Amino acid sequence: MAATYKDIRRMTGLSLATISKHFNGGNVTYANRVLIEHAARDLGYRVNDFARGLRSRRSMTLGVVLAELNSTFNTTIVSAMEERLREAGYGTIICDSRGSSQAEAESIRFLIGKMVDGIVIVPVGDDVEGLDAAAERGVPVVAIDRAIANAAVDAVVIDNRTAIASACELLAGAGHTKVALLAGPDSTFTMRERRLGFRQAVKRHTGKLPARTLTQPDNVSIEGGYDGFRRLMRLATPPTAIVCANYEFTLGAIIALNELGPDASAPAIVGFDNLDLARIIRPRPTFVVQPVAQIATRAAEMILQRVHGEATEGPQTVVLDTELVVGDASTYVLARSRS
Amino acid sequence: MAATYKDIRRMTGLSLATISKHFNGGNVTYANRVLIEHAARDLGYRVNDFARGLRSRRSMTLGVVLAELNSTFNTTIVSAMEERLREAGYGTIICDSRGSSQAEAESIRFLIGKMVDGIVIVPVGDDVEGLDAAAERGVPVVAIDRAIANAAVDAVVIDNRTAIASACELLAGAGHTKVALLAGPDSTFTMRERRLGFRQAVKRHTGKLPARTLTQPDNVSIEGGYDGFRRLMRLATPPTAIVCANYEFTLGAIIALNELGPDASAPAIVGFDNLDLARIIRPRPTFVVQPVAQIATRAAEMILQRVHGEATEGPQTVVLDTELVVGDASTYVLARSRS
DNA sequence: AGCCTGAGGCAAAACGTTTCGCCCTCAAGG
DNA sequence: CCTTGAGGGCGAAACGTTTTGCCTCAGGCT
Repeated sequence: MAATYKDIRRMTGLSLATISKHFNGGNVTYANRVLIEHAARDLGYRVNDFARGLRSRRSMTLGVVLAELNSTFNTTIVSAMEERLREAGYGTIICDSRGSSQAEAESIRFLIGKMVDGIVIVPVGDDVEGLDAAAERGVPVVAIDRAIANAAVDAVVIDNRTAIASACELLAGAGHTKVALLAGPDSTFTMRERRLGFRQAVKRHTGKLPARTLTQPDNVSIEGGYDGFRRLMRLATPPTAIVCANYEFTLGAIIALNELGPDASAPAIVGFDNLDLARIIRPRPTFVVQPVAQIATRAAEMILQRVHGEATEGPQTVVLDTELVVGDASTYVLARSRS
Repeated sequence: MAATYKDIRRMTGLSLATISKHFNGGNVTYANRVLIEHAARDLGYRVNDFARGLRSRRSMTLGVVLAELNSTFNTTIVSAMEERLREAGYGTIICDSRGSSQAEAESIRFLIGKMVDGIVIVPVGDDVEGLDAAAERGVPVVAIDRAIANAAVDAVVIDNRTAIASACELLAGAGHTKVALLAGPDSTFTMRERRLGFRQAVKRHTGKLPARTLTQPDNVSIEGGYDGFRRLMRLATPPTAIVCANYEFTLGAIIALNELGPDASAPAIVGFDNLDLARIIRPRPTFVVQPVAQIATRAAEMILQRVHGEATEGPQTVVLDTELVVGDASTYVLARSRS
């Protein structure tokens, strides 16, 4: 049904080798190029990736494995990255781990089966299974957002410590007397780093800034944010400000905050990650914003370099800075200190 | 480097045919099965999908083409669908059209090159280019969210007319004296249908319910919603309620609404699509909610049936009902009628 | 005892590319 | 006029599977 080189040979009288050369940028006379191009158009020819991949062991395809597909942070990055990769001539296969390390391992197997030339991954947890198979086959891997503990691969991450620390500084400067971090378990790199940033900032204000960390059992649920907010507010001395360590917790905390209604003693909240949210809520809250475009670009460049064999040194880690987008003063300045 | 059947043959003394049979569920003696399994494990054997696909012309892989990857509506559906497909033994390749028909056509070509056994698509516009190639190769296609005008394929859509109409009914019943629809251009199926639903509902109340449709030039921008809201409110007699025809317009309209501040004459807003948003905003707004889980399941089933050749009739269209999640009364009951 | 059947196995021919080694021709340099 | 080398082309051998047609052998049936 589908046309092949043989059909083109029949129409042009050229050999398979010549036809192949034409499609791969080799030396072919202009007349023959035209001939082949014409025949290909007539036949609706499309190269068979399977045959090509089988023979050449390259697929011109990169794989992307996402811890969670349903997350603006991830999809924004992937969308930008795919555009860049397509320009470079690579197709992209996106896989969803749905927060499961097992699905993640399956995705990696799937991609290796598809002979991808490289993999970009937003890992579910600290350890990623199945990367040894990638290493064996010489498939380069770049991690995004989180470094990988059990494999030495390139990574593009943000400066999580400074991100959280700068949020704390803002709050301390705005007169807050007790800040809290609403975080997930230490099992992921991101959470450990953010917690560390929080501790560092708090330490810098020792004696002046009582602090408290509330750790939710799971890492990314809206409920965790909602519930955490309420538990913090039930403390004997509730925090005057809450820093949320990820997007979902931010969402949950804001829901809980709204339920309090207009209340002078409502805590300030610093959110994470989602600018849309920041734009829609009045008064505008303060947000830690990740440089998604940069993350995408750097990750794309890194994987392309590895795939092209241009980068031969050991694994590199790129650390990017976040931005603290300060919202309306009323949302972060402590009421008592304003008077 | 990678092990092949030949390596297994060397270890077991069996023929390639027998080994192939074993991996494809054919009849092989128990002793030989064990032998092969053992050798495969020792060698770290993984089947080469390229060779298999080249020969068998099946890839056990389905393609998903999304108009917009960065959209909760789309990713929620895909995430659920992928899970279902994986259970059925199929891998999934997700592609992002980034709202561009050209990228969409490229994605389809890409997928056909990868020999996918079927394609699920959320089309960018009314017409989709490249589907003829799928038809030629006998690759079944299922459209989601929007029907496709220039190709006869299966589709899973929602009842857009009733969705919008029921929102209007609610508003009319709540005493509103003028309703408006904030919509995009008629170039997409969804918009045409939603507009039609609006007109139908309005007609049912002729004389009693003045109405107005504001059409934004683009289809999915937050700015369109923001700007549309403001233009509607500048009318000589502004609407008392605004129905937003998609998620982005909802977002924009709510931003504009918030900027008005607490104002008794603020219009009611009925949003579209995003439950998270509905949960986070107080008082809770009213939302038209699509049955994402159902959409995912039905689409998965349809494409699997086609791929398995179980469904031989002409293209089917499944129409699912939306749900009108009514928010706090204060957000949709007309102030004047409350007194 | 002969016949038939079905299970299990085998060799070899695809599948559609890329690539290797070889050949021809033509032009430029000696 | 001969040599050299490069441009352009060719046939054929891979690549790792699946599949087809054929063979054998054991057991149950007449």
